[in-house]
Amino acid sequence: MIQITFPDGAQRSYSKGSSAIDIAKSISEGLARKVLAAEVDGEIIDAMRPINNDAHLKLLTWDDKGGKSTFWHSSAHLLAEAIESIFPGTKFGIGPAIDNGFYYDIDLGGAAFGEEEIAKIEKKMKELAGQKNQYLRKEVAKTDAIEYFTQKEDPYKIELLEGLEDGKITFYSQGAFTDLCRGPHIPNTGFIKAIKLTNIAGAYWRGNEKNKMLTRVYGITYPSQKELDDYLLLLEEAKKRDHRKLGKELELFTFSEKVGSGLPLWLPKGAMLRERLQQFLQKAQIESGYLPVITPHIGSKQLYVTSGHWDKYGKDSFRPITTPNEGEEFMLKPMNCPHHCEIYKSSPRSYKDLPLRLAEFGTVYRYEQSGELHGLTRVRGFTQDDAHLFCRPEQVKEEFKKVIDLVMYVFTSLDFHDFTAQISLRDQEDRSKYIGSEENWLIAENSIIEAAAEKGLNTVVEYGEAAFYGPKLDFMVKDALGRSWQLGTIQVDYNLPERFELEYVDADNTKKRPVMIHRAPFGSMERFTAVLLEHCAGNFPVWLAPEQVKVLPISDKFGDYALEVVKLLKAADIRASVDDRQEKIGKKIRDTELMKTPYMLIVGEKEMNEQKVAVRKHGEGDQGVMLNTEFVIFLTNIIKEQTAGTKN
RNA sequence: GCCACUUUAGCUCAGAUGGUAGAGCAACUGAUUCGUAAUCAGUAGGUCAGCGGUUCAAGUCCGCUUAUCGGCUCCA
Repeated sequence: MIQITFPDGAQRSYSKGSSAIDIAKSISEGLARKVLAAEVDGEIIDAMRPINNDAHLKLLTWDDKGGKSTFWHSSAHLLAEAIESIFPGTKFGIGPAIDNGFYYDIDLGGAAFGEEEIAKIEKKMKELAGQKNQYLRKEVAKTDAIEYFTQKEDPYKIELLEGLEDGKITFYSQGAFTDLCRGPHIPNTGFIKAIKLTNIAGAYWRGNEKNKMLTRVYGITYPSQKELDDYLLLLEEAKKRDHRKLGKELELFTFSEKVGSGLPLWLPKGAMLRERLQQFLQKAQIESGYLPVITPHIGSKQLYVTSGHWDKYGKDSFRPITTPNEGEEFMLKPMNCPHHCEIYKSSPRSYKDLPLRLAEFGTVYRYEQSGELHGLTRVRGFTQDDAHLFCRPEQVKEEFKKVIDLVMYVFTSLDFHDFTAQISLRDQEDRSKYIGSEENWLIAENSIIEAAAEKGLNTVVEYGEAAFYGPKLDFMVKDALGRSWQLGTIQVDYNLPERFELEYVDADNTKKRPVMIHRAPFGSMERFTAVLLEHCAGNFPVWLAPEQVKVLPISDKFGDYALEVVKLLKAADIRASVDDRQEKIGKKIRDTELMKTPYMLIVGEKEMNEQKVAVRKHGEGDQGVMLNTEFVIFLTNIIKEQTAGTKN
């Protein structure tokens, strides 16, 4: 008999060799039907595998991350089986589960897949799933495994095998398909009820750009059609909210081939939105003791030689520009910190001056590979909401806490309530690649961990993810569709103070080196705008909306009154204009609704005579009539309320 | 940078198999002066992304380039 311990701590005895499915059956048949895999002492294995020793057992279902990934991994095998049956001779690379579904990399030997092939494969997968074929695990000797794939002429599998240790090699088969695989897998293909192949793309073999480009087929599967439909609906919604689409529709920004790719042009409405965001943050920063500074868009190449960036990124940057006569070289600034270091150095600093917080909405230029550009989220010219905090080592923790406060304040003000923080620390094995003293690193790493804990942040610690110059904390926010974005970042830096020889005079009259903290709550105005746009689907809160109110006269007889109302609104700092086109009111309302303007004021004879406005709210419709002065107070209050949490 | 798809009017898109371009919306003009998501009519607008090639003839076929898009790789 073996002793099985369940996650809730309960213990039960089973006969040796019972599988997770057997154990699930002893609890309930319904549960047994849902079990996809089992986590035994922390390791995920097939639900059908016999358990021979006392163990902690967690039954994994669709609701567990491990269950989902097992399900999708098995689906990848099903995809491969379908491809092999329709296109014999296809060579297979790897086929893992990913966050949303799975893929399989295949070599078609020069052929290409189109819609037709995809539809065929999908159909075949459904057919094979219906056969409820079991996923059978088999341990094989390395030589036999190599022999198998040599016969099959599958060079990629042989390459994978060469990197594996004999004695630990397993094959999984379902139906007519056998694959080299560590597993685990779901019991049989019958669990896979809904299948959708989503995408085809090229991908390098083993992710190396020197290797051959394989065809990657992406797909997603679910245990029910309903769940697949929900997912497809979500994809559709995401498409509707795509910031590139909304940016065009709402006239926020554009790109021009003539100006150059990756160089966004902010249109008036987009610029207004960005200004509002900037003012909002600027105000909060000034209240938190930041000092705004301004630096030029270029800097001597020497500056970046000093900072070390020339060495590290010089060849991947825009080439330096040179002066015509003297041949001096200048770089378009790829970052603001070296300039800020020089501001720090512009005057001797005392320990009493620290922390010194220099802030700048600094526009930087980076040469991004052409294939990387994407809407506003990946561009070649962008503005960081940058600041550098120069402080004494023992102030790092306190400063970190303050920055965390600021970042959380920014996020919640903009209606992002679901976020986690990733703490990136040094590689625990190899510390040679980091600069800065062990002592300082320990202070910084502990400061971050403690600061995050004291602020009650939901954190994940990643070892080996720290920058070479210091540990960092990145904020990941979830948007309204549940998608994760990396936004704000806080980074400790020992490198630049060293390289720029920054100093302060301490209380004991000795010169000391300050620590520098880089931080950007938005990350960049471009990227943040994109994320915000997708988060709120273009329906900005009134305080941010580029245009807050549109006044719609019923006919142009009431145009003058409409102008009067706009004047009243503008006097109260409300962004408003009149739709004075000779269109019917229905048309004006429709167009304004499509522009997602938060409020419409419809004015006709009745309103004009009584100094009133008929209020219509975007997405909600008629709100009734009120005095125009009343509306100004009404809206001003709403804006005040929306920014109440904010320091606006 | 690499692979695949795409590039037609301001926008969204039609234009089998080669025979010198079309719709809706937007714009402009006129009529209409209107009560909560599209008034009617007319006009104008395109060297079919650019360059080169094949052909009697290219939006259509073939190269190269630009940009977009989906991935890969990269991201101070």
